[in-house]
Amino acid sequence: MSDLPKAYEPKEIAESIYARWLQDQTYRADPSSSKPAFSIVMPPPNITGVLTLGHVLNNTLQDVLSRKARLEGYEVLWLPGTDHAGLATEMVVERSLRKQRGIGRKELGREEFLRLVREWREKHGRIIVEQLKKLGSSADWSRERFTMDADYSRAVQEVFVALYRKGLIYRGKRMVNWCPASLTALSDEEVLPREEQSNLYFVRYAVEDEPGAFLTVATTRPETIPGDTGIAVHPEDERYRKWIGRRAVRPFPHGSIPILADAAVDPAFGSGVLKITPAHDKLDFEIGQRHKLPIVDVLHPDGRMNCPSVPELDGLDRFEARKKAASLLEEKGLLAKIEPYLHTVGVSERANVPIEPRLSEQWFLRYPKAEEALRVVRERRIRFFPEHWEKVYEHWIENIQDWCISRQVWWGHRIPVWWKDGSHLCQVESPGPEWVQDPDTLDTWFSSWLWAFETMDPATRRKFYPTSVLVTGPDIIFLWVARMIIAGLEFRPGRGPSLEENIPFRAVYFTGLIRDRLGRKMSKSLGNSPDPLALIEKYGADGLRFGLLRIAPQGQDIRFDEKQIEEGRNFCNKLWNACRFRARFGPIAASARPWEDRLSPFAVEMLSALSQTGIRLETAFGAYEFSEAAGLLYSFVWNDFCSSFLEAAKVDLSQDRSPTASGTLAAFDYALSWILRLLHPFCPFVTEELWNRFELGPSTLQFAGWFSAAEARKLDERLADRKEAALLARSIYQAAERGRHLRSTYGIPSNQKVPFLLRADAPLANAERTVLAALSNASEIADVDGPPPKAPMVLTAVGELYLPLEGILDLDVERKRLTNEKEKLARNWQAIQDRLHNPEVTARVPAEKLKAWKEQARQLESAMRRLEDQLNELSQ
RNA sequence: GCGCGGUUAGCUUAGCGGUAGAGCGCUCGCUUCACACGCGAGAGGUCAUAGGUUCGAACCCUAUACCGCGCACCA
Repeated sequence: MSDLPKAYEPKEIAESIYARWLQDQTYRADPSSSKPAFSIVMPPPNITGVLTLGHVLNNTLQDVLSRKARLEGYEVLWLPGTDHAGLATEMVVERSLRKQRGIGRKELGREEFLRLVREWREKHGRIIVEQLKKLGSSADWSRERFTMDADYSRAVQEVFVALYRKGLIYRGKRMVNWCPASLTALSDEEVLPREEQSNLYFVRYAVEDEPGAFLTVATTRPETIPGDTGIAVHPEDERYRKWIGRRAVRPFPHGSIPILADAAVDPAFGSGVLKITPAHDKLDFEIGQRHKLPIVDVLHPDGRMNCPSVPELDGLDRFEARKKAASLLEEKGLLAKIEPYLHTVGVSERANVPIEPRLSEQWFLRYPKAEEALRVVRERRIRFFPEHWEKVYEHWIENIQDWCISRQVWWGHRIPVWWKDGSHLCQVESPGPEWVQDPDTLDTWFSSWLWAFETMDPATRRKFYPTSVLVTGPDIIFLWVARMIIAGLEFRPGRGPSLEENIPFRAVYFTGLIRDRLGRKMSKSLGNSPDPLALIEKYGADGLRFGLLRIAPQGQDIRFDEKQIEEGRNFCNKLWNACRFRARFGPIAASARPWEDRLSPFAVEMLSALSQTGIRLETAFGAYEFSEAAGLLYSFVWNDFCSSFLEAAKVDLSQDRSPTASGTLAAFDYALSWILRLLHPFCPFVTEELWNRFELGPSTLQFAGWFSAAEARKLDERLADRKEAALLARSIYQAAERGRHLRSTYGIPSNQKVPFLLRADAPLANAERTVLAALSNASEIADVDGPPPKAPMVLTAVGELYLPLEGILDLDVERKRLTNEKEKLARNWQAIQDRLHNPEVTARVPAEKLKAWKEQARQLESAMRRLEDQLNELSQ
């Protein structure tokens, strides 16, 4: 065993350990294994991505689950990969193309541009994967997949063809969300609402053949007036009823449009009159359809005006045109007023510009299996953690809309449809040279919804599908989670026909969102997102992982504070140093059986705390309460193991021939070997390093077994006849704490040894007395029969403890302290008495509880009596 | 507008019917032979507000306020 450095230095250790893990292929999942299966598919990060704290959280959780499962004896598959991220990648590459060569993708041409994208991907597309390795991720990298892999691409196209043949995919001219920056259609899920301060323009439309009469329309978009093909009012609206059926004058270009009645118009909003622009608004389009209005498109795809009939507007950007249109109306005296107006506009998630509702011909999918998808979650065949996401999911499924799956993007899975002379064929292979493939590609999510099974070969599927759990963020619950469920149910990749065999995962764990210390979302523009690699450099991957998980409660957003990562590192160092302490007393016994030894009360107490921790851990993990689990381990290691047991053990181990010394070492080693394994999922590097340095078992602890609740109970049973000892240890700890309090009250520095006196309730054995002395830094603890003169006193669980302070005792101070203490107890006692003497309480509360309260009252009485005696003593 | 979360010490949070708990930060004392990435002690909370249920409420119910998220065609 080599000497341990004074502090844990993660940098030197992590790299070589990870290299060894990779070399030993410890993460390779074996489909032919006889072990039970545990599997997770990694949500594939975009190839444009770099590691963020969100990724760290997400992947650490998956790693914790995977590593724990390995320790428990499962055959584990954690399947990693990356997503081609069609639009995002295309934007990144096109931006650099413009920067370097001043041209866009159109000028370059499709083939040449795609060559550039592939080149870019080769160069940058796996950065994030390498970063995930720095985190310690135990994914099976030999199975790393990419959504544009040849076989995966083929599967995507086959799925398209299959759905097409079932009549679920159709081509239609409909209103879609058009992104004028990226020049593509988007699905509803890729449009985010954003509050925007804008104006409501009140515009006068004259009634034809009715001089002086006009209807005032309220609109946020005066630039679309040239596209108006009607105005509408509510059929019941008394104010406008008389005008229904007449015609109005469109301001520009000057024209005649009908005034119609439609129940979709809200009479209470604005003026109650709606202008109808069927080409540029979803509701207007629907009203237009009902009344057979013409559709006049006045915008180019890039958002510039396309209306030669109004030369003042033609060619202007839509926002410029809005101002211009307002001033045109002003000139004509048709602008009644402008009101400031706060409303939400849909914004393209990627390009961050307002989307434009636009009539366009696209491919749509009518979702199959919506009913089943609802059922598997409702019936908890797929469990959501936290559960409240079920409602959000249900609401979406119940209101499910057809999915616009075509994108006017080049980088992606090209739609397997072939055109010739206006007719088309849907098949993967080209029907012949005279056929031209549809230029569009598929929505990226149309490939990632297959991720849970198209990443697996048949043997792997047989063993590992359905996966055990999916760990992801709630922001993609519709984009990805819901669609994956539908895909599993539709394509049935499972072993048999049942729902259970075909769902993509049995559980979904939704992480919280990481915010900064002020509660703001992390964003590049705010510059408030720390670089995880810098954090790893500074605190080690173990520190980052443990620190982050400890503050990541289930279902809530996480306020990130670097302090907490520092704590994680400090914790690793604490563990390191506990081992360093142990190393002074010879080699660690790999398979210690402390219960067969003579044990000090302190060892029994620690082992019993370990057992409790094991039982609670199982509950926490079962409920996916990772921060709870991390907290339990933190508290056990720091408080029970180090602060209490280890300090008490110093006494045992420094004495020659202490009869309990070997038991103490055995307890130490037994607990330590479990601590390392229990912590390994959270802190893989430091635990592996310590395990190896102390040769605690096989060359890696990754498969070394798990301290299950069953194992914990077994330990508890082995200690069953020593419960008294554990109780005694706790009493000593408590007495030491009270003693230290007394010292501190009287300003005795912690490095100064002083004698204590003890009037013990029961005779205290020498060993326990020595520990009590050590923990309270007493030079000695001598027995007394009665209160010594003028000495401050505290009540402890083993008797009254006195601090003889010849001459320096301030009687007033001490009397006040004791009186305060007594009053506190008295208040407590009174509260219990009130309860016990209230017939309504005694009639209802179970006898067991009453008994406990009575016992509590008795103890309080005894304590109060002793304090009273001491007060009398001081008064003499 | 509807729905779902949240509101506990300066900060991050646990507790979800029987006397408010932790970590960090802060104050004070310690280089005590594993650890100053440490040890010891202390101060600090009308548990968002108002009602209700209950013998008893941070905890259950009902409103209100603020924060966050989701959904929605109100131009």
